[in-house]
Amino acid sequence: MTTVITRFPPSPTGHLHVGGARTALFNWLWARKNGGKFILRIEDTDAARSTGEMTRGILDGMRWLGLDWDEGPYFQSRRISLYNEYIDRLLQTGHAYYCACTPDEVEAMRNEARAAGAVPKYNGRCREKGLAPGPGRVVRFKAPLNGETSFKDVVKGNVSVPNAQLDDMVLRRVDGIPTYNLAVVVDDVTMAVTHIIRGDDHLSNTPKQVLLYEALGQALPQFGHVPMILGPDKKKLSKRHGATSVTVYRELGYLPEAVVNYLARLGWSHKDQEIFSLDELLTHFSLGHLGTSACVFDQGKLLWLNAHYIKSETPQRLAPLLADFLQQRGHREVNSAYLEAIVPLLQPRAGTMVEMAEMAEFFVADDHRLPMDEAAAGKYLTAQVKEHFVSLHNLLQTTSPFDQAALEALFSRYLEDKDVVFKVLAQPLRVALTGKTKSPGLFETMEVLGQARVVRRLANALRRIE
RNA sequence: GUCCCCAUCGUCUAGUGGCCUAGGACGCUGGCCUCUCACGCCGGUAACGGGGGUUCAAAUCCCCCUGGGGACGCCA
Repeated sequence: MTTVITRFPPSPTGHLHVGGARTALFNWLWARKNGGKFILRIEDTDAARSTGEMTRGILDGMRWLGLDWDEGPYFQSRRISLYNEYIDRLLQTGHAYYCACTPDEVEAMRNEARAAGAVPKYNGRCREKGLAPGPGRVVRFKAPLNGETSFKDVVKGNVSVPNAQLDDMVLRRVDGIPTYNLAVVVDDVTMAVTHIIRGDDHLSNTPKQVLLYEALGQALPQFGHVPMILGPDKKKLSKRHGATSVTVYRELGYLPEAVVNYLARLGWSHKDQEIFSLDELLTHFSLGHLGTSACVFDQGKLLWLNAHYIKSETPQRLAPLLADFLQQRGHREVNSAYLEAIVPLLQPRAGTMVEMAEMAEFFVADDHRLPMDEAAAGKYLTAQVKEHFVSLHNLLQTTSPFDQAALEALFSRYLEDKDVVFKVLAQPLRVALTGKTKSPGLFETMEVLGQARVVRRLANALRRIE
């Protein structure tokens, strides 16, 4: 059996689109699963763009997702002479010819055909002229006029297209730069790519490429065209549907394992399983279970997955991320042991790391500048709790150890003593300590805050009441 | 317009002719738990686009219709 070789060939747009990320993931999984190779290639035959800069966003996204590549990135812009060798070969074998028609003339031909209700395409005027190379001349592929071209697709099954539908596509532009379809085929042939998994939108390019493979006397790779990802309105996913860039999800506080898991399940499935680690993806991934129809990008489900991973990762893994997001919110560097203690209290509550940072704010705020929900303060920090706060302030100041169990014991003794129920103290205490009406459990929160902060915040609350 | 592809709950999907009075998950929703908010647990809601065939039997196979998507570039 030959080595499996897959590739991911984005054009340098500056960021990794979720659709692109998904096809990259599928190709990566297939290569890794089979002990093969995964190649990264930048399709930049479109000329003057600072590829280094534009490519970086894509590479960053790939690395963040954990999709490493074995070869590349190759740049098509640096392989022009290779493509031209192949074009010359096609010229020599009679599979291509020079054409002197101008773009305007070709456009006119297409309009004419369209008006007549026919397929809009080049009319083949220079096809049999045997023109020599010259300025203003392009090289065109001599496509078969009749019959049909078909190929087997691992997700779509057999696909065939009448050749009459196919155009004599341009292979080499006037400026000497080869076109996309030619470059892809040459790359895939020379890189010995065995499996081409890509978006549905390339399905209609495939017959043209198949013709090129045949003209070049090359065996066909396996094709697999995965359906498009749509927005909630069932239109092709675009910016107006919200975030489409992988990097944006990182900035929004999503974990790469959540994004990978979500993308994998979008258009692929393994029985009823929803949660997949990378290892599980590797063992279960199969081309046969790729979906056949377009799917809608559901941010709600991504969020659920992200919340799931936030719950299941270790505090050690999450604490540094929390530190980053806190810093973005203007907080100074926080002691990492403190953060690791905070994280477990927030894990069941945060959907994203950004949310976690918001929720962590009261932990790291300066005691004298604790952001206070004024409405809550007005409602709960009242004269009625003053006496309790005074007593508790004293008790808490001296008690030791200051951990959850001890605090619970202390409170139950106190409540019994004063003959009150916890409910009357809980919200006032919460507001005093966190500035908010919602927080993790009070005892665990107090333990993590620590004796000093708790006592100071209680004193501050007392000052407010007076 | 022409060609290609697609069609199960709102969404992601399981289903490869009988195991389907169609299963799971997100969402929504009722309840439990409870110091708030979450988590968690238990329950509910909701789908095979329509019409013809084939077959003892069809969500599953075939045809037509409808609907959706994509492609028709000297873009990739």
